[in-house]
Amino acid sequence: MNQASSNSNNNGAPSGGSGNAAGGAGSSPTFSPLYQQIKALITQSLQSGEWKPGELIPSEVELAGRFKVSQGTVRKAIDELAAENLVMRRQGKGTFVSTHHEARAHFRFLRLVPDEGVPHHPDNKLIEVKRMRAPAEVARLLDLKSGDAVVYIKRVMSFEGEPTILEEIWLPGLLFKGLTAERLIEYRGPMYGLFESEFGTRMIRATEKIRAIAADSTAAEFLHVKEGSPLLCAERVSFTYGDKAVELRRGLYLTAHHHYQNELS
Amino acid sequence: MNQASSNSNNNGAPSGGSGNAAGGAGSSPTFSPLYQQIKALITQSLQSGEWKPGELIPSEVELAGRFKVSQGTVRKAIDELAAENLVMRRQGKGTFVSTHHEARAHFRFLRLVPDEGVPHHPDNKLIEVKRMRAPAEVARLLDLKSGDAVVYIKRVMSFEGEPTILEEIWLPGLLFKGLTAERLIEYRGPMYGLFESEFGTRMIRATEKIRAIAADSTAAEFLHVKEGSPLLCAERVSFTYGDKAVELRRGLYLTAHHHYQNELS
DNA sequence: GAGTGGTCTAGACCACTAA
DNA sequence: TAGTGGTCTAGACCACTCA
Repeated sequence: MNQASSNSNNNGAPSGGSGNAAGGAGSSPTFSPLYQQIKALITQSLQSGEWKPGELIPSEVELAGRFKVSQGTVRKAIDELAAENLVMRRQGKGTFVSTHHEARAHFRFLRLVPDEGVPHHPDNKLIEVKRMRAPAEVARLLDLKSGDAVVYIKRVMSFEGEPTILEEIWLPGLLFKGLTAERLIEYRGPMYGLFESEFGTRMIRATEKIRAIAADSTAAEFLHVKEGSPLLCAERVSFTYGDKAVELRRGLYLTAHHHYQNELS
Repeated sequence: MNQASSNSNNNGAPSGGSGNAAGGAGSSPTFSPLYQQIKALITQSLQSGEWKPGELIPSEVELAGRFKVSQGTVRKAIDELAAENLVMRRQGKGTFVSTHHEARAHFRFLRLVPDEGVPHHPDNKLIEVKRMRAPAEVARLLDLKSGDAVVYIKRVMSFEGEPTILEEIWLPGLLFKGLTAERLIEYRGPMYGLFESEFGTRMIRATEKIRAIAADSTAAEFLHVKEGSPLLCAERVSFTYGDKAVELRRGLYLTAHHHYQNELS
C-alpha cells in the first residue's frame, strides 16, 4: 500500500466491500481511497469481534504500522468511524469500541422525552414473548423469507409509573436463538445492551417511519387511554454491520406529556 | 498565527466566539484550536454576506494565504462547515455557499414522504397572512418580548391535490418587515428560498417536537377529515447563524398516505 | 515520563472541471 | 493547461491520562 513510491494508482488490492457498481458496462474498476480501504478493514475487525464493544482498539500508530500506511490515513479512517458512532475517541486514553452499555447511548434510539423536566429511564413490563413464523410484512422488512422463524416481544414502558409506550418487536429467529422471557426479565439495562452482549448483534443505525394513529382497544387498555385516542406510531428498522436489517419495532407512544424530539440539520 | 516558530500557544488572538467557560473561577483562558478560529472567521463572512448563497468562496489556497495558516488548517475548517451544510464542496470547481434554492434542499426540513412512490413537491394555498403581537408562548420560543411584532402565516399544503399539511408560521416582525401575502404568492419555490433571497435570513438548522393530537374543527375542515381524527403535530423552531431562533412553525400532518421519515444514527 | 489522540505544517500527487 | 478540491505522507508539537 505504499503510495509515494510504488505506484500511481492506489488500487493494488481493492477492498471489494460495498459494491457501488452503479450504471451499465462494468468498465469502471471500483475506486476507493486508501483511507476508505483502511476503514473497511477496521470495520471488519469490529464486526468479527476482534475488538469487542467497550474495549480499546490499537493505537493509531500501531494500526498505521500494521496496514503500512501513515498515521494520518488511519486517523481519517477512524474519524469517519467515530462520526458514525462505531468507535469513540478519548484524548490521552485511546479509541474504544462503542457500546450500548452507557447512559449516553440510552437515548440515541429512544427519542421520546418529557415535555418538562429531564429524561428518566423507563420501567419495562413484558407482555408477551414467543417464537413464531414471520408474517409477510415482517419478513419483507427484515429481509427474511415469509414463514421464517422470528422472536416476537410485546412490552409496555412506563415513565414515573405512567404507561407511555406499547411496543412490539420482531427479531430474526436465527440470530436470537436463546432469547427467552427469562433472559429479558433478568437482564437489567437497555435491550440493545443485551443484544450486544449476549447475542453479538450490535445495532448501528435505524430508520423510523412516524405516523399518528387512533388507539385500538388493545393499545387503549395498555396505555390507559380511550379507544380512538391519538397515538404516535413509530415503525423502526434497525441495522447492524453491512446495513443488514436485524430488528423491526413498532412503538405506540402516548404523547400527552412527552414528545418525540428531533434535530434537523 | 504562525504556529511552528513564534509561539508554543496558539492563542495569540482568540476568536472570542462561543464561550465555553464552564465551571468556576475563570482562570482557564478560552482555548480553541486554530482551525476553529478560522472556521469562525469564515462563518462571519458567510453571515455578513461577503459571500452570498450559491456563490463560490475563495479557494483553500487563497484563504490559507489570507489567514496566514496552512491549507490543511483551512481544509479542516471547511470540512466542518460542509458537514454542517453551510457550504458545499465540488471537486474541480470550488466551495459554494449553500442555498435553499435547490431541489435537494427542499426535503431537508420537510420530512413528510408518501408511503408509496417518490416524493413530490407540494402545492401551497395561503389561508392567512397578518402582522400581530407575539403571544407569550411564541415570544418565548423566538426569544422575543411578549407583545413584539410577528408575522403570522397560515397555509395548507397539498400533495397531488390532497390537502395534507395545515401549517402555522410565526416570524420575528423586525427581520421580515416587507413580508406580505403578495410576496408569498408571487414567489415560486420553497419558502426558505424566499427568506434567504429577499430577507437575508438563512435557516441553518432546526429542532422539532412531534406529537399525535386529535383534529379540532379547523384542522378537520382544512384537511378534509373528521373532527377528532389523529394528526401528527410537528412544532419546529428554526435557527440561523449564531443559533438565533428566527422561525416558529406548527404543522399538522395528515398521515393516512404519508409518514414522517427519520434516520437514527 | 511514556503513550495516546489532537492540531498544524509543508509538500507531493491525483481526479475533476473548464477555458 | 491551469486551477480546484481530494488524498497521502512525514514530522513536529500540544493536551490529556495514567502509572
